[in-house]
Amino acid sequence: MLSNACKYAIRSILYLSLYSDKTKKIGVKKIADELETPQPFLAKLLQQLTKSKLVTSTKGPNGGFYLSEANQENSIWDIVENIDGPNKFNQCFLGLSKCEDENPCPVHYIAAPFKNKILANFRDKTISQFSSEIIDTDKVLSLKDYDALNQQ
Amino acid sequence: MLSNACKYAIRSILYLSLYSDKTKKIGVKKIADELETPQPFLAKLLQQLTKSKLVTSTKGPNGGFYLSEANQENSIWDIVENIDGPNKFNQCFLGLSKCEDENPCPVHYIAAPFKNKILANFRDKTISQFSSEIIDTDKVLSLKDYDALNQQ
DNA sequence: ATAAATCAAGATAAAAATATCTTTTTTAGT
DNA sequence: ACTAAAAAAGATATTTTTATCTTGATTTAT
Repeated sequence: MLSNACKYAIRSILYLSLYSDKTKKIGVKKIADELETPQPFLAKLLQQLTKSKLVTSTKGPNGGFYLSEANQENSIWDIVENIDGPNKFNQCFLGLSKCEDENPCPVHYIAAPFKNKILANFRDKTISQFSSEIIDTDKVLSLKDYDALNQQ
Repeated sequence: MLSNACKYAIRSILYLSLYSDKTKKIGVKKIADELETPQPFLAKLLQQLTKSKLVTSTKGPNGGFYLSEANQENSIWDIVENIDGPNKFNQCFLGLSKCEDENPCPVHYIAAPFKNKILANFRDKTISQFSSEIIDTDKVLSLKDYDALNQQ
């Protein structure tokens, strides 16, 4: 459903939301390592996200990426729109050019509620709220993360 | 989620299930036309599906594709497995290498029920049953189809 | 000032998915 | 037998996605 790029982007931003701030920037290398994603690819991606004001970066020693207060106020949906485009969740599961209640594809009534639910989940919360929930409900962003937490 | 190829395959087979049989074969041209899919691409795909015994074909004049009785006993899931592989529905929505109840990604509990539901829907019915339901519940396989039905 | 760290930018590469084209084979009808 | 219709097979092309590499710019710390 989502492209790899978009998945990487979402996880990176959530990771930054959880572990970075203005005073604690994180480099591509570290992020790619933690999330187990290809490093140069992620670098390009973060570059794009920075240009799109979804993350913030600074160069030089001790530089890196972080989420500013403003960045934290965006939504996951903003990321999806930026990477995969705005139509990601209104495409028919079976590829019909128009699939709606009036002419539903065979799985329309299974797929549509899911798409609505995930869309609401992505759109109606800030990154900040989203990452709070991650902590509160013990979700994970990478296996590495999971393993690390369990070893403490 | 599903590749274009897989969507085309599912719709083609459902189309054949509804409109073809041993005595009424349908050519690629017609199918591609009805489903609004690229014709040579669909030809290749049907070739593969034929080799995989998911559809049946005969050459020569009045030849074409149809679903045999045996073909009708397959499931949609058999098509997905054949085209997109068997892991299509156990991949994490956010790309975690292992995303389960024990270490769930942030949207695991939204995505997992959907994946289970659609999997059950695809796996636990024959093509024949599936297409009966399409008729009974007024589902459509293409806009063309929809438009045509409504003009009658 | 200089060196080292780090992101930015742009070029390139590799892989996968999508799509097309050409030739061959088979078959039915005449 | 011959012709035309149709799928099969194999080669090729295009596009998109994913990934990498190289060079340049900026910043911090010394």
